[in-house]
Amino acid sequence: MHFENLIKAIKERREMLQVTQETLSDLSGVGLRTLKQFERGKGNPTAQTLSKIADALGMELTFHVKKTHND
Amino acid sequence: MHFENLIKAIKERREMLQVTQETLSDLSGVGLRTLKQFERGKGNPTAQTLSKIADALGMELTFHVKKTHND
DNA sequence: CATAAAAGTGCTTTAAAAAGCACTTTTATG
DNA sequence: CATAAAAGTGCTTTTTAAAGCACTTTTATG
Repeated sequence: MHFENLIKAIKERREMLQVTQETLSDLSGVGLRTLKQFERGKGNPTAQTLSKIADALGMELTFHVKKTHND
Repeated sequence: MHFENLIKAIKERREMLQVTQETLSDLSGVGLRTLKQFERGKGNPTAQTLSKIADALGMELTFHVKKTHND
């Protein structure tokens, strides 16, 4: 799996806001267990779960074309 | 649910590349049924599914702080 | 308007995400 | 180094994502 970037972004944002996993769980409506697993790199959250977390943290989940050298 | 933006991005990218759902299914390793459901706005794909699709389309899934007016 | 390709759907099985509980471990802080 | 808060884990149940199959509908194209 390779969405460490997502994990990192969320974790950093959460810590920057000084919010605990438990509070984020409450704010987002995502189960504490799910949140913990996700931040640990275990599991494979659904788009809905990612979306709820993003919302609670004032973030956004986007898809964009990857920049390469030869385009 | 509100990740229509993700759906739109993928669909547009796929069509721009002139790739069928079936081909994208093959390229990405995501089941055809899953792909179809996703593009229809049904379902709730996992991060892994999103990631596979993104890879096949030369795209990237990212989390970023939402820009607001007052920040 | 025939027809072929692409897209969409109903059904089913299997795998695993989500959730909560009770517990342990790690990490600050005095 | 006590201790309290936060983070992490094993186990379980329920829900649902993923997948394939067979089929229908929609959409180009001649």
